[in-house]
Amino acid sequence: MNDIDLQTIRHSAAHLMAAAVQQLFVGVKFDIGPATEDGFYYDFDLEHRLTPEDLRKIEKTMRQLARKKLPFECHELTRAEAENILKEQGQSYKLERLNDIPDAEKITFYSCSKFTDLCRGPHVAHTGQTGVFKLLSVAGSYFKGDEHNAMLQRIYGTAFADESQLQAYLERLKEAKKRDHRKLGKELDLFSFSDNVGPGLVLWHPNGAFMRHTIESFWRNEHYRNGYELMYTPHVGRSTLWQTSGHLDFYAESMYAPMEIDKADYYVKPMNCPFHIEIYKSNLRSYRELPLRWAELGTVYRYEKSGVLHGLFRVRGFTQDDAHIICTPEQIESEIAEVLRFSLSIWQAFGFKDIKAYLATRPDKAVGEPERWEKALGALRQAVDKVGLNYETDVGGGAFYGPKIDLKIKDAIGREWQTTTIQFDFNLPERFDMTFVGADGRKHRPYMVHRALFGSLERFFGILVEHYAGSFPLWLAPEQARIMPITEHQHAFAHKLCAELNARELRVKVDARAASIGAKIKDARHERIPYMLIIGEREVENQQISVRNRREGQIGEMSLSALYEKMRLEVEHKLC
RNA sequence: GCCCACAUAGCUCAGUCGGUAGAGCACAUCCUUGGUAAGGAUGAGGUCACCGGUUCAAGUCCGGUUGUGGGCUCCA
Repeated sequence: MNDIDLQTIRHSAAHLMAAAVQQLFVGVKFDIGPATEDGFYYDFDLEHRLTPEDLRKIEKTMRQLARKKLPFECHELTRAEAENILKEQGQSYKLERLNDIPDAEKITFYSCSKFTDLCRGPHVAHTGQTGVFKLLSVAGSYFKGDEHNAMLQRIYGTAFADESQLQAYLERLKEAKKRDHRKLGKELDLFSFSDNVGPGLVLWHPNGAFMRHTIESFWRNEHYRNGYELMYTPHVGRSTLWQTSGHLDFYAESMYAPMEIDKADYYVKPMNCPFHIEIYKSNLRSYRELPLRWAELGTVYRYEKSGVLHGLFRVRGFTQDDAHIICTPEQIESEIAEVLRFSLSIWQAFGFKDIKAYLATRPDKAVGEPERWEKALGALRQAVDKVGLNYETDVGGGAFYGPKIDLKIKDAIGREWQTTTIQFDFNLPERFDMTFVGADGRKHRPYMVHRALFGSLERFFGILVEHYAGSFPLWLAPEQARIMPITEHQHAFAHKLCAELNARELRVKVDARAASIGAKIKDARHERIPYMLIIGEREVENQQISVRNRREGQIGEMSLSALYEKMRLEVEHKLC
C-alpha cells in the first residue's frame, strides 16, 4: 500500500464521516475534509455541539455505511450547475470554495450514500474500501484558517489499510503521552507553573534547575571553545531602543506593556539583538576585529496569546541561547558553515543524530538589496552542502529581513522538532546604522546573522524530557545514584560511601528510610535514578557495592574505585 | 484571542437524585531490621479554583472570572 493509496483511503473515510454526520444531524453545512499526514478531518457547521458521545455514534453509522459497500460516484458539472446545486442546498462554505477553483479546472462532485460533495477526488471505489478507521477528537477551527471567519467544528479521525497499522499508530500516540514532559515534569519534580505567578512563566525546581545548569555550563564551555564571546544584557530597555529596532512598530502586540520610570517608558525585552547591537556600536569597529561572535543566554518575555501556551514548548518567559555573528561579506560563507558544524556537534552530544535542514528564501515583502539576499542564500546553500546535510527549500518562506536555515532534529520516537535557526538580518544593521571601517578606510555595512541552537532552553528542555522519556543520560541526571542500605546497621557505611562519591563530583544520595529494599528500588526506578547501590551486611564486610542500573537490573558487585571509574567514563562520554 | 471540554487532599482519582467530603499513593509518628519493583499500625491533611446567583440546603444547578487540556489562529 503506497502513500497515494493511503491518502485516498483517508480522504474517502472523511467523506464517509461526512455522510454519517449528514444522516445523523439536520442542517449541517459542509466545508472540506482532506487527508492529513496522520489521518483526516472534516469541518462542519452545525447548531448542535458535538460531544465524544456523538463521535461514537458517527463512527457506528460509518461502519454501517461501510458494510453496505456504497459506491463513490463522480459527476462532472459545469460551474453554473454546481453553483445552482450548492445554492439550493444552502451550502455557503462550499459555494465559496467553488469560487476559489480556477476556471481551467474541471468541476467534479462525488456522491456516496446520500452525501454529495464538491470534490477534486480521487476516491476509492466503494465505502467498503475506506480501511480501518477511528474517530479521535472534535475541535474548533476557523473557516479557511482565518480568525475573522466563522468557527467550524472539526472532527479528526484516522484510517489505515489494516488493523495492525492502526494499532501501531495508536500505540505511538500512547507512547507520546507516556513521555509528555508536562506529566514527567511533575513526576520527576523538574518544574511547575503557578497561577499566582502567571501562565507561561516557568518555575524551575531543584532537579530541573540542576539539569538546566548542566546544560548551560556545557553550552558556555562549548561556545568559548568555538570562538564565541559571551555577554550579559539587561532585561528591560528604553522605548527609544525599541523604536530604532522597529519592534514598537511591528512587534508591539507581542510585547509586555511598558513601565514608566523617570518619565521614560521601559519595555521588557522580547529579543536580545538590540542590546548586542548597542555593544557593537559602543566602539568604532574595524574589519580587523571581524568576525564577532557574540552569545548570550538571554531571557526574554513575549506576550503569547493565552490559547497557544503549552507546557515548556510555548511559554511567555524563556531563555534564548542567542548569538549574533557580525562579519564582512568575505567571511559569511565560512561563518555559516561553522555555525552548522557547531550545531551538529551539540546535537550529537545530546543524542540526536537524525537532522534535516530547511532553507527559506526571499518572501515577496522583504528588505535588503537582492544581491545581499543572493549572497546570503549562496552561503547558506554552500554551508549545508559542506556539512553534508539533507535539506529542503521553502521558497518565499524567509523572514522579511533575511533568508534562514532551520534544523529539525528527530527524537527517539521519530518526531521532528524545529530547533536550530540561522537567520540573516538585513534590517537591524540598517536601522542601527551598523558600520565597520574596511581596509580602504571607508565605512561598510557588516553582515549580521542571528542564530540559536536550542532555540529556547525551556523548549529544548521539554524536548529532552520527551526524547529520553525522563531516563536522562548520566551526565544530565540530577541524581546519578542512590545508595540503599538494607538495614540501619549499614547507614554509617552508606553515608561514608555517599560522601566519597560526592567528593568525586558524583551526585549521590542515601535512601535512609525504614523501608524494605524492594520499596526503595521501586521508588528509585520510578524516579529513573540511573544507578542503585545496595548495601547489606555482606557488602559492608567485603567493602563491595551491589550495583543495579535502571536498564539492566542487577549488574554485580564492585569496589568503590571500579564503580567510580565506570560512572566517570559514562559521564565523560555522555553515554545514554 | 476563538471553539469545545475540564478544575475535589502534595499526586492520581471517586463522589448517584442538591442533604455537613472519600480512596490509593505521598507525608508524620510508632512497630518491624529486612537481600533486589510496595512489611504493618496509627495520625494529620480540604474555603471542593475564584466571585456571584437559584434554593430551607450547592462539590453537585445557573452566570461570570481565572487556570488547564484538545484544536484553530499566531510565532516580524
